[in-house]
Amino acid sequence: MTGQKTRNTLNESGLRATGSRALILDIIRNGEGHPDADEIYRRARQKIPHISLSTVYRNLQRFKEQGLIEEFHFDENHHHYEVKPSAEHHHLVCLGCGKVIEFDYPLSRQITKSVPAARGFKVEKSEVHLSGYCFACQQKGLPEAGKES
Amino acid sequence: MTGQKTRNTLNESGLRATGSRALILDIIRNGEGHPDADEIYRRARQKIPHISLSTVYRNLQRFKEQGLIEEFHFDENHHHYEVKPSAEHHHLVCLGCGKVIEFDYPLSRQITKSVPAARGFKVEKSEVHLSGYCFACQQKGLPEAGKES
DNA sequence: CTCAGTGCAAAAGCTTTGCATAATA
DNA sequence: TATTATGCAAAGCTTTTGCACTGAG
Repeated sequence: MTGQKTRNTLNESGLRATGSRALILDIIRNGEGHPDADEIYRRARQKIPHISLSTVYRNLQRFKEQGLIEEFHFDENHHHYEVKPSAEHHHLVCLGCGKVIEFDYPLSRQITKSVPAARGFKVEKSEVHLSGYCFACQQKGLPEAGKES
Repeated sequence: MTGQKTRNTLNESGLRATGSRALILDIIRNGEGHPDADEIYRRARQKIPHISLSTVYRNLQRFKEQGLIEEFHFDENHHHYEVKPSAEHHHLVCLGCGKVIEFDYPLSRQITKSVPAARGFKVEKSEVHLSGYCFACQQKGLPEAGKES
């Protein structure tokens, strides 16, 4: 349906509420997980088959500028997106099953409080990327789960 | 000089100690800052003008595999490297002057201790990227230094 | 009607790979 | 000598951009 709420958000941000644009934002807002551009593109084509990848990229850019979404770097090669969270939160990625655990943690406050070198620093953006093995994957006894490399 | 120490490190890691390889590792070990592949390439060419960018990339890859260096993602588009640190440490990047402040912080312990969702998680790698404005840049009164976006 | 948004295709970055040559152990 | 490493050029992937067309306001 490309909800009316989404169209309102767009108008409030000064962006024209086109079908493609609303769909893309909807996918990030209401979809599962933390899709990357290509994943968004694939989901979007199910509703608008002629949508183009550049439209996806251009809109992700606009949404970022407007602060509607945030960009993350789970792996080295492409970007992932999610709606802008209200509290400072971060991600824990399981290397075994790929699951992403989100957790709240006031990292920037902790750092500027307890790290002398960071005193006086005004943090604008914080991104934490922890990876390892979740409890379940350790139980499954992946041979790699315990050793160094 | 492409120090003898570097050549030893390479041999101990089971890598042949070629001139290019030793030079690249030396640049990361003894050079300034957190160079990216291209910066390493440029510095390397001052000593070995015919060295190729693929050699740089291939060696960075090997060094990563051997745990000699670590890869970071300060900006979205390319990778930066540094020698593998002994203690868990992280980076604070100033958006005003580009300065990178390194600081020690036992983040993974903090997280697995204080975040319920992370309990039982075995952290293998942690990367923190904080960015904002250092005290000096705030003083310089960059108009952007104080506001949200 | 006007300007922002779109699709297509081409280009731009960064990184990887194939293959023949050169160098190490 | 048997591998491993290198250089060069070409390919690969993600992301960006130019241009003419379409659609929202």
